[in-house]
Parts: sequence; C-alpha cells; structure tokens
Amino acid sequence: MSGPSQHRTILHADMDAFFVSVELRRRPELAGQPVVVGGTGNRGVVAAASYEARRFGVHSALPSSVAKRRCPHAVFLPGDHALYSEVSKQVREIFDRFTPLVEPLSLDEAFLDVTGALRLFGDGRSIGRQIRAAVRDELELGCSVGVAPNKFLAKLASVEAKPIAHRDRIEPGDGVTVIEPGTEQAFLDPLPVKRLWGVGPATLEKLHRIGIASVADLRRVDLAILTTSLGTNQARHLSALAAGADDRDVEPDRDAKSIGHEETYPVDKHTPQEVRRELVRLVDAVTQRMRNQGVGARTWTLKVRFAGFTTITRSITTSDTVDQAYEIIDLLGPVLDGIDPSPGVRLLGVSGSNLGEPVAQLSFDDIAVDTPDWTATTDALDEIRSRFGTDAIGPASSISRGRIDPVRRGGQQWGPDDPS
DNA sequence: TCTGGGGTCCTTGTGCGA
DNA sequence: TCTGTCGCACAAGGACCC
Repeated sequence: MSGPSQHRTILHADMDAFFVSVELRRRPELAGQPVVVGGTGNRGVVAAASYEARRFGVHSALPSSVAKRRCPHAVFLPGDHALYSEVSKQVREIFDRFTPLVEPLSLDEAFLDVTGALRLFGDGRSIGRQIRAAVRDELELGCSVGVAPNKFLAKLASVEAKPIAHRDRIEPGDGVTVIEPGTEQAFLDPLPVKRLWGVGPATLEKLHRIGIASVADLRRVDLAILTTSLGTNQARHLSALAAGADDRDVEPDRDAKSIGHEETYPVDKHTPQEVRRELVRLVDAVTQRMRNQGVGARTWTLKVRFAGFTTITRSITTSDTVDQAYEIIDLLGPVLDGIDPSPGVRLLGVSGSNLGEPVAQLSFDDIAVDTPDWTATTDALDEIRSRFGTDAIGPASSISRGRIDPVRRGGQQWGPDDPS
C-alpha cells in the first residue's frame, strides 16, 4: 500500500458525453446536433446529453419531460446498455496497456495509477495525451484526463480538462489537466465547496449556514465548528479534501458489496397481486445474477416507493447466505404483504447485501420426500437462460401477453417507457 | 421540473448478551 | 436478583456518486 507521503501519479480518465458519442458512431448524420440519450417515457431521466444539448440546459439526471421542454428540437435516443458495456471494455483495454492498476468507477471513467509506468511512457501529461490519442484513433471517442498526486485531485482535474457548453458556443477543453505537486492549494482554494466529493445538496446547505462557500473558507474554518454541523466523520473527510489530502489507493479488483434490482413502473401498481408478481420477477433476476457470480446474500432488502415519492425499505438478515429465489420470496413475501399498496406503488426494488459464498441449506422441508428439489430446478433454469437468453424461461407470474417479461438489466436503466 | 437504476457509505436508534 | 453500561449486530433511512 502506498502511503500519503509516497509520491504517486494518478490519472482520472473520463469519456466525453460517452453514451451520446457511442451513438454518433453509428449515426454520424447527428453530429453537431443536440442529442439526448436516456429514458424516453415521462418518468425517465437523461443519461447523457451532447454538448449542443447542454447549451439548452439539458444535463444528465434531468427528467426527460423537462429536457423535452428545454430542447424540443433535440434527438432523443433510448439507451443501449449492452453496446456501451462492450465499448467500455474496449476503452478499458487501452487503459490496461499503460498500467495494471486500473480502477473503473463506471462505464465511462476510471482511475489509473501510473506511478510505475512513468519511465516507460513518460510523465503523467504525456501518458494522458497518449491515452486520448489511442481512444480517439481506435474508437473514435473523446476522453478527458486529469493528472494529480491523488484520486480526488485527479478527478477534479479531469473536469477542468473537459469542453464547456456556453449558451452561445462550445468551448473546447485542454483534454489533459495536470495538478503538479505543490500547486494543490492554489488549484483548490477558489473552487466552490460543492465540487468536493461528498458535498451534495444537504451538506451544501449546512456549509452555507456556517458561512462556507469556497474550499478556502472550508480550509480556514475550525474543525470543532465543522464537526458540530456535520458530525465527526464528514468533518474530518471534508477537512482533508480541502487540504488536498487523499491517500486512497487505486483498487483494480473491488468486490461488489451488494447486488440488486429496482424498477419504476410507467403506471403505479395498486393491488397486492400486482406487487407480488413484481416481487417474484425482481427476486428471480437478482438471484440469477448472484448465482452467476457464485455468491449469496445474508441481508435482503425490499424497497417500496409510493406514488407521492416517499420511500421505505425493510430488510431481513439470515444466519446463512441465501441465493435461491424461493427462499427470498419466503423471506420478503410476508414483509410485502404487510405493506398496503392501495395508495399506489411507483417503484419496487430488491437487493441482497452481506455477500458471501452461498451455503447449501437443509431444512426439515428439504428432507421430506415429497418436497420438490428447488436447487436442481434453479440449476436447470440457469442452464436454459445461459443457452437461450434471459427471456427464454421465467416464473409463471412474470408472463404477460403470452410472453416472459424479464427484468432487463440496464435495459430500462433510465426509466420506464410510457404505457402503450 | 419532478425526479432512473446501479451502487457505497454513514448515522441513528434499538435490542440483546456479557 | 436487579440495574447500568458497553459493545455489537441489525434495521431503517439519508446522502451521495455516476
């Protein structure tokens, strides 16, 4: 592990308008136009916007309905998660040429620790340029790179390297921004505190209340005052960031801590039968993913969002890991039965945490001779899906209009289509 | 303007055993 | 036996990230 005193060179590589840029490769006639990728239904959100669309105030996470109002002449495209995953792998292959220490943060960005690669490839700026050139030449995509002594600063630097969409023009970015050791404070001080990692709307409000607007303000404030407002952990965390300190390592192989699915419905569900059917679909999808990864979960959480957007979660922890759908339904079914769906259920989610190797459980029911062998049934189900696709087979309750209605992982990532 | 889906991490409250 | 408290695990929710 490299400590804070050891000098490191960290890169943050961030693709420019990634989903949109991938779409433009197959639809080059849209280049230069406002293009928005994301949920197309009224409950959808924007996943990515071209810089031309950003000029009209369209940005990621904006409700699609608002985006259509702000930029009615934009081309709206549904996302293609499978394609973006594929291209993301190709980008990753380019990163891997420079260092084995690559930590992906999402499909379109990653940290690279290139400290050990400097003698081979040149300094951080040079490596940043080489990566940009390879991504552009081989994949026809744009990418911005931040270079700094740690992850936090490298991430801030990559934002500075990006193009900026003004109301009347698009200002191209430098592509690579370097924060040299010794210049951290000069870079950080003028920035607004909301640029710090971990400062969202709630924390920003608290900071504003005690008169903190910039990183310089934060650096000067007494830690005790900050602790009173934010609590010990967050106060310490933000103080360190304001001083440019971040000793986290680049971790190439981080294990997932939870696996889950949630789905917002185009029309709210009001009956116990409807929500029960959705529970079965979600559990089926989550447990299949877990079995594919060879893990089970001890804690199972049910999430329900009602029509008014209030959200509740209910969780159950078992003594052993569980990865079989029928067991989770046995656990979460009664919990769901205790929740009244009549006001309207907008979203349902199921996730498992406390992951570990699945434990084969034997109960008295399993030993009884007339009990069906669910594990064998599940194995057969997984085998059929691996050969014929996820919608080849599914729970009887997930059949609608004569077809299996599987949970499409990433397929409706940015919200449901409008009801037909 | 009205809010997705995949996550991680933290805080607070509570129950329980030593 | 009763009471206080400490540590731990868990439940629920909130905040944040991309």
